[in-house]
Amino acid sequence: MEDYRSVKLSRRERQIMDIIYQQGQASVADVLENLPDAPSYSTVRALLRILEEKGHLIHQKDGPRYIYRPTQPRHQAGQSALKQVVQTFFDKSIERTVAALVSDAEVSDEELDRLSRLIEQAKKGDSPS
Amino acid sequence: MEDYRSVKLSRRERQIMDIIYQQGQASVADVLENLPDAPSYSTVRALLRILEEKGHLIHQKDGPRYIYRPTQPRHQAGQSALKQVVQTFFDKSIERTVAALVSDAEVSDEELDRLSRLIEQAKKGDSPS
DNA sequence: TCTTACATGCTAAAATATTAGCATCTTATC
DNA sequence: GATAAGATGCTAATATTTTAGCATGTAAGA
Repeated sequence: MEDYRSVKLSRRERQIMDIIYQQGQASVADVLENLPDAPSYSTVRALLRILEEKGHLIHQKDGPRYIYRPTQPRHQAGQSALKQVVQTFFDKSIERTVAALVSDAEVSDEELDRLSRLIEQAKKGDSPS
Repeated sequence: MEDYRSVKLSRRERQIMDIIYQQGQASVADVLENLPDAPSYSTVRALLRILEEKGHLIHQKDGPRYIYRPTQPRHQAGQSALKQVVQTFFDKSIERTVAALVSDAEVSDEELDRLSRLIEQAKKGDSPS
């Protein structure tokens, strides 16, 4: 399970993958709108084609245009990306990572409650001794 | 607070930044050891120089060799990286992100307990109404 | 059906990233 | 201090990425 960001992707390719993962799917126009320092339409199409050749995307027709989707499921790519961040910045510690997440100051008490419940569930559900 | 990964960095540059953040600091040899598909010594030095020119690294002498460190503090870069992952793969939801973290199956009950306490603390400490 | 708007297919130029090599400097040891 | 080991400084070649342009196809409305 390799993070697509650690894979041999160029800067633009990675930017595009991010956009498509964020949106779930995207047309050329969608990508273009969200791409920083947006290049031309042709450029985006070329990059999408390359990403498809590399196996990271697939497209299907939606009326006259192509809609691109990731081949690797979002949750899976998310797990990988997360793992990489945990390893790079938080010494592989989930605890430190969560600490960073909840220290963001914009986390409401309701959300913290939901997190508590989430963790309680994990205790029960996972690996019963 | 920009994630250095969304910044205009090339693939190799990003790989090197990851290594240096993971280790805290690194010599040319350290980077070379940890770089996938390792190129030559010269190459790594060139990339480190570029990263320094761009302002992402600084070096100091340690005996005969250079030791490179990130200019942006690790915790800060970690926050940014995390934020970007949360946005890209988890719909900006901290809850979903934590759910992904604790669903990794390798999280012990002790660690889950520590997480519980962490969140309790966040409830008290943060934004007292 | 025609035509217009807008899509893709393909090719090639330009910019950037990646790489290696040689000259030079520095540290430690004899 | 002389020398060997190993470091950096700099420059240039190569590979890859990024980009745009032109030709062509397709769907929808007049």
